[in-house]
Amino acid sequence: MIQNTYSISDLAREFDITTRALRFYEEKGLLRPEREGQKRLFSPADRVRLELILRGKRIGLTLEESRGIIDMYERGQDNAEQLNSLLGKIDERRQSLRAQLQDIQAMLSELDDVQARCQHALKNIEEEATA
Amino acid sequence: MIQNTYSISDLAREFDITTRALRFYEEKGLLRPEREGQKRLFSPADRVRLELILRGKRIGLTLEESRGIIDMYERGQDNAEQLNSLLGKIDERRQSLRAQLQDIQAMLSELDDVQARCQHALKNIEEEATA
DNA sequence: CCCAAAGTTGACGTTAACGTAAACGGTAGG
DNA sequence: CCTACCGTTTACGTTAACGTCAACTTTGGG
Repeated sequence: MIQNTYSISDLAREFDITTRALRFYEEKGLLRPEREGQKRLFSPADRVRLELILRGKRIGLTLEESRGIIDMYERGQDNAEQLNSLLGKIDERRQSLRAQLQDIQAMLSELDDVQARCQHALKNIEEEATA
Repeated sequence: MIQNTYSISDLAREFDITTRALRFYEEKGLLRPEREGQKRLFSPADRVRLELILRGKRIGLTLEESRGIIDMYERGQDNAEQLNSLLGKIDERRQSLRAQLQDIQAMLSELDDVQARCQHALKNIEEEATA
């Protein structure tokens, strides 16, 4: 098995973040690179986690919330109670994401509105210029 | 004309935020209540701005970004250059919101995935129980 | 008149998510 | 051996967005 790994600066470059951020994510338990001596070796699994973290950030999640989602992914499911609790959390998060979708669509339609008014105003200016 | 206004605690109650937050938004120039003596009188326009601010927060905008959107709304458009610049900003914001939509949809479909795996695991547990 | 409720202005405290700088180790090239 | 570069830890600094007093003023009721 080929142990594909990434150095800290590999990931920093690829995702355009600082090495400081990566170390910070490790500190917070969001990434778990192995060590080769002192040096961190990030696994493909870490890479996936990082993608989730960054996507989370883009939609306004805190690191804690992203950690919650990551935990959903990785929890070793053997116990029915845990699984049901997890399904509950998934549902909550789904609700909240749907609410965000609504908010974003509302914003978009307001932008449509402002844009239309802008274009109308521009048209008026041009007509006055030709008058 | 009926000058419909709101006290600071009216708005605080209605939107479930603190009065401190409202004063803070004023400090930052996002709200512009008039004064009756010392007391703030918020207008319906302030109420709308507040809705925009809170929606912005829900989708992860900073107050500065929300202020940008509010400014789009209120800028007195008389100059063609300004209008065109504004149309540009609207487009940028639209791009970014669309990107967020993508991110959210990706998250949702990952949640679908995790959920399916959960339910599968649960089914296995139940089958083992009956076996 | 007195009190409680609602309001005001400072001013300092807090949390998240890093930035930044200092001081050091390992290693590959010239 | 020296330098460059990549990496490490430790620790203090920073910004946004409020929270949390403290110390008033104002106002409507009893």
